[in-house]
Amino acid sequence: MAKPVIRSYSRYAREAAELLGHMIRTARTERALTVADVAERAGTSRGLVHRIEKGDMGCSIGAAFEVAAIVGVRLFEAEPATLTRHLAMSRDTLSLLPKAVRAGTKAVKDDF
Amino acid sequence: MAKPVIRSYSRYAREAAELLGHMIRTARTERALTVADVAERAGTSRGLVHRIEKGDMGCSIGAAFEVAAIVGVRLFEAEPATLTRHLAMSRDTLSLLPKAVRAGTKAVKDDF
DNA sequence: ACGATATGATCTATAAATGGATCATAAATA
DNA sequence: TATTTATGATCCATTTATAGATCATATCGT
Repeated sequence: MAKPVIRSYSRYAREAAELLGHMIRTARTERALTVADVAERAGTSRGLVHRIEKGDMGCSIGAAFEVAAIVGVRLFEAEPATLTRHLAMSRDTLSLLPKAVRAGTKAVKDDF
Repeated sequence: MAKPVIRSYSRYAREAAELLGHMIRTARTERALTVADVAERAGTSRGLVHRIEKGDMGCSIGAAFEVAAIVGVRLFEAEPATLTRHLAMSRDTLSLLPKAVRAGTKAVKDDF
């Protein structure tokens, strides 16, 4: 009884996915790798890599990020070591935040 | 006859997903939004938002990016307008690249 | 221009993600 | 501390993503 997945995406989300796909394709091409090459390295199929490069919203974030890593796209503009460090910091930050949010603050804060 | 999805992810990909999840949770908490609130706004379920915040590799990139957009996480460190501009540029860049890669270059270029 | 090959698309069966409900626990506020 | 509520986890039914094969076309190298 699962509802169909998200029907409408925000423009921001759609463009972000498309941009990621473009970055992957650009990086792959620069490295002279074929779609099939990348797919094999990632342990996925040619079709999936293709969909990722098109910015398909349905593909898994794991597959997309893995392919990005393989062709050398820097996620969050961070090198591997940097990313690891940022992650460590974010873990600390999280531990300082409240573990649960009280909905009482009904004044929705979407002023960003 | 589909092979089980990618069995092993690279550390980089895994950490990127986890970091994104952390950023989402941090942003959500700062805006005093409940998991249920965000799920409703995204048109998804509470469980999915939860998995996204944990950095689950299996959730769709569409859902993850949508939730990120809702809580105000900047993907690729870009504001909406900036992202749109970058995307436009990337489209041009892509049109300049070769449309197909010749595997002949068997000297794999993974020196990055 | 020709031949070889990468890309893009479509189809089917299967694996996996998701929604929705439910339960237990943790955590926030009065 | 008590009470209320958010969170985290699990289960099942259903939708959806994915692999793999195949075909048509575009594109590259010669």
